[in-house]
Amino acid sequence: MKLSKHTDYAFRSLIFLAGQPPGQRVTIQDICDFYTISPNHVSKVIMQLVRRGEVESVRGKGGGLSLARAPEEISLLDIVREFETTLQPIDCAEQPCRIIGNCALQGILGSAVEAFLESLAPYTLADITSSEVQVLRLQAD
Amino acid sequence: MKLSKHTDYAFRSLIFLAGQPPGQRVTIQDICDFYTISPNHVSKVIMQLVRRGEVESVRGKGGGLSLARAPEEISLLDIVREFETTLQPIDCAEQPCRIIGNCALQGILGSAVEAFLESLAPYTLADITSSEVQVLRLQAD
DNA sequence: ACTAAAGATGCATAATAAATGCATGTTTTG
DNA sequence: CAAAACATGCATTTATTATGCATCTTTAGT
Repeated sequence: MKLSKHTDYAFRSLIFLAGQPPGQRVTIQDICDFYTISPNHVSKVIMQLVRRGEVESVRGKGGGLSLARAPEEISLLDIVREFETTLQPIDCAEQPCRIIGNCALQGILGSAVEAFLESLAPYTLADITSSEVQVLRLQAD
Repeated sequence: MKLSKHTDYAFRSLIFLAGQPPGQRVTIQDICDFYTISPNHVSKVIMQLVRRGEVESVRGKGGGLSLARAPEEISLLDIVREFETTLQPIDCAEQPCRIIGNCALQGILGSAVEAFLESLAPYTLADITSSEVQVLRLQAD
């Protein structure tokens, strides 16, 4: 039971963007250099964030990326919901299960996932980027 | 974010066993026939349950499987803990992350997993096998 | 003692999903 | 018009999961 790297990369990209001085644009390359991950991947993740309205991208020479919203307005729950392809702990329909209809397991597991998500709900990007130290580190490249 | 089939098979096997009349033994083959899944897999899952003391196995001719404990004493949380290979939503150590030390994300995700597990804690096998109807269905083969 | 039933276990293979890389297109500034 | 930088699709690789095969061990019944 773990989250996909897409989700991971989304978080990291957002953290990096949040660590920039206001108005500063960074390229996908910058993000990849910092974390040593593949540009192709980050590119796709960023695209999703752009479509969702969390990141602003400017194309062409001199372009780049920046946060489109304040970190306080970017919910960690939303990110998980966006990038996790499945949030069903067990897919009972995948292979036909003969207990269907009387099985309470689905409900119990479903509410456990709900508890997981609920627990993320109060947090925003601001909560994971508040440290001054971290911002300094992000610049120190 | 989903659970492995091992966990799924463990739940199903336990449900099937709990649905048997007291003293009745069933073979791995019975379980596989009922759910149409592979004996090899179930065999390994059952072994883990035997080692943990949830299932009793009798080898040799006329042998078979039965619950070693009352369903009320078999915790769903224990099963998930046993069969999920990883309960870390993001493995920060896998690829070195430059934010380590200042990143609050790990803590937040960690407590979300805790919430997931906590939510399972109150339930036992009895909670997912209480329906009379289900027991009837399990026999009706 | 022998045979068949049934669990126990290790190894090899296949299937699936995730991750990565390559190639190419599009937009925009200078 | 050239270069920078985002945008996107496709192919390949990798890793994990799932499955299947082969073999061993135990035990009841004859």
